[in-house]
Amino acid sequence: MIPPPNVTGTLHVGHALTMTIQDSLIRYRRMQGRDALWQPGTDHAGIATQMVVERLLATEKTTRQEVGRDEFLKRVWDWKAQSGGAITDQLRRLGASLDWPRERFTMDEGLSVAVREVFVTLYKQGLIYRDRRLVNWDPKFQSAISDLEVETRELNGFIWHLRYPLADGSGRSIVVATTRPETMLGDTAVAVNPADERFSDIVGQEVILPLTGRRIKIVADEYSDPEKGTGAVKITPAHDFNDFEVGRRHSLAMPSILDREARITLAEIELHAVPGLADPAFTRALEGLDRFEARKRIIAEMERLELLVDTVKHTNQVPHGDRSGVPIEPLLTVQWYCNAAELAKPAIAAVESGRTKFVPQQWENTFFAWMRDIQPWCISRQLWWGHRIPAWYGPDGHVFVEQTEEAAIAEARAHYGDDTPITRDEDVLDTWFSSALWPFSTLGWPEQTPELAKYYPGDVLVTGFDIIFFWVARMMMMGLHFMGDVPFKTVYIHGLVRDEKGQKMSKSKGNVIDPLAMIDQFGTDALRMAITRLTGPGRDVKLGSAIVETNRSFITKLWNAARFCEMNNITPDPTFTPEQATLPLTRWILAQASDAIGEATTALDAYRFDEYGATLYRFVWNVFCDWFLELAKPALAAEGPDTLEVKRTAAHVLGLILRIMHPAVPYVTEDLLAEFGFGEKCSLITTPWPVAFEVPGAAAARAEIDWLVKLIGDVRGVRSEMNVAPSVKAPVLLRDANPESLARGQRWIEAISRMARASEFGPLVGEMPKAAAQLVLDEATIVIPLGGLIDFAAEHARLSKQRAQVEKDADVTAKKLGNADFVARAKPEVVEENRERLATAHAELARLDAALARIA
RNA sequence: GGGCGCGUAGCUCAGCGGUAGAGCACUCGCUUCACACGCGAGUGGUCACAGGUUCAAUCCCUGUCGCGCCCA
Repeated sequence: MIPPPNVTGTLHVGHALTMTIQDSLIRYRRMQGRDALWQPGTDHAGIATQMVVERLLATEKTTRQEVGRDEFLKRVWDWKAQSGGAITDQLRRLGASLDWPRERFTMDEGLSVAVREVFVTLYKQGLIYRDRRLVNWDPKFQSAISDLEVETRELNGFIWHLRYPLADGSGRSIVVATTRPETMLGDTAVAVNPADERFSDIVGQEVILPLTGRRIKIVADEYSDPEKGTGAVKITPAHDFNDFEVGRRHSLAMPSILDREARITLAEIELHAVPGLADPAFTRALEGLDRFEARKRIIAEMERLELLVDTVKHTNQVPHGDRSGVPIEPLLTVQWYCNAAELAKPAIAAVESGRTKFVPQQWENTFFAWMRDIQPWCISRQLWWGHRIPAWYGPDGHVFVEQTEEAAIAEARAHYGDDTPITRDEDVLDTWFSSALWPFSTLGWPEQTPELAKYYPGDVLVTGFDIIFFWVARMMMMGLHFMGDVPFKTVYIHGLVRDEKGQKMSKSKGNVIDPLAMIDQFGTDALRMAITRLTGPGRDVKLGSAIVETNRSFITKLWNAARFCEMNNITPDPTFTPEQATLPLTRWILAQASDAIGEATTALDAYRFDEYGATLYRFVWNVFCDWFLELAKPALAAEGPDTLEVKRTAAHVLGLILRIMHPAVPYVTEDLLAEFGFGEKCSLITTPWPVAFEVPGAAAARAEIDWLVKLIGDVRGVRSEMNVAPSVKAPVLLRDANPESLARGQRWIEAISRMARASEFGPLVGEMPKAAAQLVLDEATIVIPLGGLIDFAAEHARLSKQRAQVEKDADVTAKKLGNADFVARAKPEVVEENRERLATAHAELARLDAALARIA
């Protein structure tokens, strides 16, 4: 299930993150043989799209009002046809393997039918209704917006203390504190706390409201906080959410004094001249002024009237429209609402019972907190672009809600008894209303299609935490209500993409990373691999070009490894199976590959993309390239008895690598697949995901190769510490080695020679050479005669340092084992492990001492 | 103010009861016949702090400090 991107949008790194995760999952599941649907599409983004087209009209010196609604909508569709596909084209560049033939748009006819069906049904069930209450009004768009589209911003402002004189002529007054003095025109009360003794004697009395001269009551209400401001607050029910509630409790009048453009209107209030308090001429002059201009004038007038008691600097929490960026104005209007509290109940229950799980689980708390205190959802928008509300009004305001105009007319005829004309609601629905239906509307609902039966409920939804309320919660509400089941079983929540420094990306900061630029520079696979490796549980992804570059190196490494295979005529042999492996090297790499498959599978099942990425990195680079290919070189360079098996194994493991890497790295793996003749290009996506397998004699093979790796590693370490140039080869001799070790060494003599820069390899015969470096490997001591190259002091220091380390380890372990409580209470296997550790340490100490004695 | 999360190597992050790991960066060495987008070897950590539980704590509990996000 794709979160439908905004049709006006272009690809940003957030998409790159979410799409990489989703695409990896979908490819993984398809490879596992699952019939996985990844539904593509876009939403119509009411406000954003309307803005885009309005801007276009502005360049033609016209407006939507001038061209009219029908023409405007035609222009929007024209725009969509021309530019609306940008984002889906960009998604393709990311390698997103969506089911493109099933692409949908929330304004499609089919999805519109679903919207009307849902609206009408919920209306008839009483879950959608009209109400006159305060909404978050965006003065720029001149539309209602939902709570979720409002963000609080901190602004430096003031609290003004205003004096309101009592009406009883006593000369007393009450001082109210406010951050929005311009709303005083619409005050209908002053509230004080009932427990506040300072005001208890004047509760119930009236004050004269300055500027308008109206008389308003002093009411006692818990809302007023004695600790804040002056302890008295002015109540403007039509312009503040808290005041609205106070107004309801005290049955106050609720006049609006701001219009839809947030300009002063005096239409709903009376003006009375009161000398020294209210001059109607001043107040009338405010009519039509912007709210902020009116604020300045009112402050000045109050000051002139000596009613401004104090001005205190204050950091205001001011609600802003998240898209328009202008301060929101609470406005008393009639809007359509959805009873979200009722619809939320089954959704809450579904998460409580685990029918839908959040990953990481902690997001369930966020979901619950919001859902349990959910407010009525204002679903109407005063826009032209969107699903027009299927409601018609008779001349007396009677509402007919039907799916079609014909049905509404029929209803009206039945209601009025004649052909009374009806008019359709001008408003459209919130874009998220249609997005909420996405999991089933895209599958043909309300028709009972085969797709609906097959793909509902879905399996996993992947999205960012900022979308939990907007979309996840609403899909769950609608899905449960109309489909009777949750829309998805798992909700995987990923973090945000930030820049390298962990800062949120924003245009103003100029730190925005363009994923397409990253793709141009480093390739899609590099970008995807970087994102995969950075996506840990519940972490934000800090992305920069450096990390993408690093991952390009990894892709290149894979490419080069494959090229090396190709150069050696390594070609897939479909008849090869791991049971056929007989050599330690082939058995070892197959066992390692099996481990990697297991790890990759576990990681993807657990949504641990970081671990999945780490597994790929480690196996391909540090196991396959660094050791297997290096150790395979002797067999590849010269035709011998091992050559065929090594080649067949190399091809087999390369095939496994391509498969387990494919979800993260789709392009290069497909290319290599075709190049090597593993299969047709683009067939990897349907190639079965490998499963871990048994390898005969794996344990012995691991023991041998591990020994060899350690031998080479140790020799390299000593040589490096002794500053022996790689060009200088030196003998590698084993002292006190058992026959098994010597036999192993003989088998790998070429590799030891090349990788450990050995001029010869074998048992130490005769006297200990005078100038030799020594190191302990299991039962044996490796002796590297270095002739004039050895620095005895350095060698002594090196051995001493190593000895100190081993001794420290032995001490700690001995101390532990000396503790009776430890031996008695710790798990037996832990005790045993420590005993072995101590024995090993002691043996190593003895050999190190011997080595030190030899150079003393 | 309430809630959630995070403080582990210079950086980005894994680990989450048995004596610390990766990638990058850094240092040193290398035209070793796939790869310098490379190869080899290293340096680097009182796991924020203080208590507690435990035979044993980076890991569990409590508190403190610092940072981030969400809600009011």
